[in-house]
Amino acid sequence: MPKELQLLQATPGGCCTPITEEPLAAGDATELSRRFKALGDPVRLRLLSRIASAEDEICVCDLTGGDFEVSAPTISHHLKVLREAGLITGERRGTWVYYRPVRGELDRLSALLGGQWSA
Amino acid sequence: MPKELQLLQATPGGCCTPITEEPLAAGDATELSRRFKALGDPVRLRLLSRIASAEDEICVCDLTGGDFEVSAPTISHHLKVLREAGLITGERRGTWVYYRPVRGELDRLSALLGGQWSA
DNA sequence: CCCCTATGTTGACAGGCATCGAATCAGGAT
DNA sequence: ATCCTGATTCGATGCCTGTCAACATAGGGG
Repeated sequence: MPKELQLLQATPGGCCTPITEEPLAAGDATELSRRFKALGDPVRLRLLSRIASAEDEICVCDLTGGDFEVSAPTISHHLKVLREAGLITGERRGTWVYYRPVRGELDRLSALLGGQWSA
Repeated sequence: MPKELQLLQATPGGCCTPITEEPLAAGDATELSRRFKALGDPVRLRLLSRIASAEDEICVCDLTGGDFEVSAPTISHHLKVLREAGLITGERRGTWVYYRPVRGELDRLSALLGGQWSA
């Protein structure tokens, strides 16, 4: 396990500087690639878009309802990946579980990809 | 090969609407997840940041120069993945090959993740 | 022409990942 | 307590991918 490799030269403060302006440090790249990897699956992307476009939060029961052609355990697995990537948070209230996006993380990734919006 | 699955309900025009506003269609998700998957590797993220932060273009010989602890064929492989994802373009001029980022694609992905910048 | 350096490709191997069915856990209702 | 339903976890399986050594290709210089 090359775990200590992740410690080398991680940018202390931000790691939010757009990649169009400054090369990424090795530590930051490991950290950020984990998030992008979570977006690298069509089912997860659709799940995230459903969650992110919800007014406030969304019930899992609205996600497992046949819109995706995968089984419920698979959806649960993908939600876990998104959760561990810090892109969404889940909370159980009574029978159902509700998910909501972590908009700060999404904005951070968005900023990293440039987005000068002025071109 | 479920190739024809990618054809179902792809948004005709853009597929650039932020996921915070509208759920992703299945076809668009397949298309976009391929790009995010290309970002889901630390080596590729660092390569892309080096390329994107270059003034105009960058020589491969500046990338294979020991900064990464992987072999040259591996770097070549990662560059190919980024190329096929449409995030960079490469051109051979004489002995060396030069790469440059496709900023439009990076902006598109950035826009997709929200980035209202007004929060 | 033949060698030499710089890139990219191929084949192979190891580890990771998406997916599912079955089992498990959490809560509400009977 | 007992059952039922919704959600997650577990174990297994097959595909995908990162990596390297070896080979192939491109182009410049002797």
